[in-house]
Amino acid sequence: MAKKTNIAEIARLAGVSTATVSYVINDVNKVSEKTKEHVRQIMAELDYIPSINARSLSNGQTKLIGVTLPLIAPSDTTGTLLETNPFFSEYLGEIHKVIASYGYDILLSGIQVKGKYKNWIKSRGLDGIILLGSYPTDIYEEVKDLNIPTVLTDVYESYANDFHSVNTDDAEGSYLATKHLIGLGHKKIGFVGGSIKESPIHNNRYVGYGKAMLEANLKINNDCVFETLTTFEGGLKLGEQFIKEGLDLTALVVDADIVALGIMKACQDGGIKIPDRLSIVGFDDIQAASFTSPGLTTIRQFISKKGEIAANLIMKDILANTRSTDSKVVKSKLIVRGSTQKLTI
Amino acid sequence: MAKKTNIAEIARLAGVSTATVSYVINDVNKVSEKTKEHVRQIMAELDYIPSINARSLSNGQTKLIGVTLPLIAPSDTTGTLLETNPFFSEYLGEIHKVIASYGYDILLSGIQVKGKYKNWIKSRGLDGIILLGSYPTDIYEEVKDLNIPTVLTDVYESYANDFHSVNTDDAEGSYLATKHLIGLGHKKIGFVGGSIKESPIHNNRYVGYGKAMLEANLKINNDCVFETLTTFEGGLKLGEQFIKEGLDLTALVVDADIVALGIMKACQDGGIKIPDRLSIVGFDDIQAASFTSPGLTTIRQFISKKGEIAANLIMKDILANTRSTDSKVVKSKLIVRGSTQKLTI
DNA sequence: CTGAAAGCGCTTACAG
DNA sequence: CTGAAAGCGCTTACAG
Repeated sequence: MAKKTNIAEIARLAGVSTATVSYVINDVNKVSEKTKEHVRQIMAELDYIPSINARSLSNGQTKLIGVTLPLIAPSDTTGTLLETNPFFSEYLGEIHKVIASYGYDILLSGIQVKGKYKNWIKSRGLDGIILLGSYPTDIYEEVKDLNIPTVLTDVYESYANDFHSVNTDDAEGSYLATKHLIGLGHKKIGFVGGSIKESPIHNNRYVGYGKAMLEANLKINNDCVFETLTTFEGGLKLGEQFIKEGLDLTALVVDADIVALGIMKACQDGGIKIPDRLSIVGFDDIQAASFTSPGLTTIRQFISKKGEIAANLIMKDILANTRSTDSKVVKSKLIVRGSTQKLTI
Repeated sequence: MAKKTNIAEIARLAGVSTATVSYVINDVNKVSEKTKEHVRQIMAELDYIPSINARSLSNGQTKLIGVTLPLIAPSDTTGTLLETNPFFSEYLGEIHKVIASYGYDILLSGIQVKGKYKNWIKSRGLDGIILLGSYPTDIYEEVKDLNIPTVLTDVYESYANDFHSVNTDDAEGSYLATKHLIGLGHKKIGFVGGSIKESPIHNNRYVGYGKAMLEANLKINNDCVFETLTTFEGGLKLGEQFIKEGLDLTALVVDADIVALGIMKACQDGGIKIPDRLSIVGFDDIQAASFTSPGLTTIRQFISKKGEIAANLIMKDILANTRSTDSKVVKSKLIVRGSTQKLTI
């Protein structure tokens, strides 16, 4: 690389001090228009671009936001990876759009080994971090120690109160899903979710289902609530079980599209017609939900909205140098496609 | 934030010079084991983490790899976004895995306004960049000026020769797809692709189809080659056209799963049975290809393999301080699912 | 094996 | 309105 031009060279060429050049770069209102113009011209001629790095060292801001995704999920867990997979780009894209407008960049990370996460953030001097999804509890303690602006996404655990958080109205979402089925005349409505006891997000979605059922005076039998892995395979397996053991339900509220699609495929391949024999509602509205025939009726999450909010929350704290703990909830919405229909019994 | 401890404080507490502390940090083999141990202990006690930023300033390496994605695609173009969408996380995840093992991080960027891209890279002092997908030509000229290790992914244009590049064997892939159909007895085999003249990647896939057809002495009529947008909607539209105008083909090679899925859905919804009336092969093996019923027979791209190769190419150049221009091709593979079957006419 | 000191490229009180 | 100079937190020849 050619010797990179620095602020000193610009100063020399412009016949001013480095301080003045710096003022021009930062548009500090202390320099005469004339000098400004002159310095700018020299900078342009030399194609000079200031080093953010050097700037960080003196002013303490890296203009870097860490975004942590469950990128490298240990394959033996809940399948967080798959679950959030379809959302990555949309979420990232929106965050990027917002923070880029402030001159900030995204530094990406997967989830790190215990203890390493905090060190990583310190070593990079991140100005703020946005986490997508849930992580082991120690992570949050590490992050808290750091005391930098932090936004959590889709976290319901109590420690979410220590940070900004952005969530979907999960309970309301599956409430809507269930009401939709009830409105179609269904009474025997089952629920399929990830580990309801262990995962607050699944639990919330379950609660919405329960609420709608109770309101309609419908019974929730124990044998119509199913737990699966939140993966396509999890859905497949459950669907195959339905085929084998028969099914006493006419409709199903499934708390993730990816699982709903698995169930649907197994049913279709095995002879349970959808929606004739079984109506299904999913949750998320991933792309693939509109690819199948019939399309999957589902609850749409507004991912890009969440990304936008997360980014704005963090920028607000960074710019004002505050540490607030707002909690934002993004409304979901019922999207009706072909996988649900009126009960015709 | 508490006053951050720096190298000087460690040095003072350890009773050595900052140089010695630095040697310990970098494991430079000039310090006695005893001193090393002592310094390390002090560092651990104070929970000291060196600032990569400060280090960068003196040694010129930021340990940052820029990964550029068509994140914020202008919605009026080819639909690059949708096309590559499903691959983002897999590709990113693999790159991250490799470079993290070297202590490097990913700095994410969408595609920037003309002229800004180069400035961005300079201002951040990136050690290398990996681009996914195609961009306007000027981008490559900007990048070339920078003279830093660069890897292009899925680019066939001639300027790819100036950089490292990683591709799928696109032509071979659709050759395999077409051979598969021929092997099943099909003769009237159509091709569906994105803009074949304008996009080299689509063109390559078309060529593979043509080769297989020629080898089998099958005719390629003009009216059995279709151009669409590389989106689900593009596929839908084409499928609806088949429904309306009838279809003189028994099989279709489609150069992107997302389009194939659209065609499939339109056909299924409109009464063209798949695979009974029409066999379809896609390309990519996106997740959703296995979600439908029947599943989509397709050509699998090994995205994570590509990511791994891209990351290794860039790390090699960075570590050796070289600027080579390797061109790697990753083999694709036929995955047979339910959307293709023997011709039964 | 260890240290004093210059340097990386900026910013920012402070003085004038 | 402009400049001299210290400082941000490291690294790295160079000397010893």
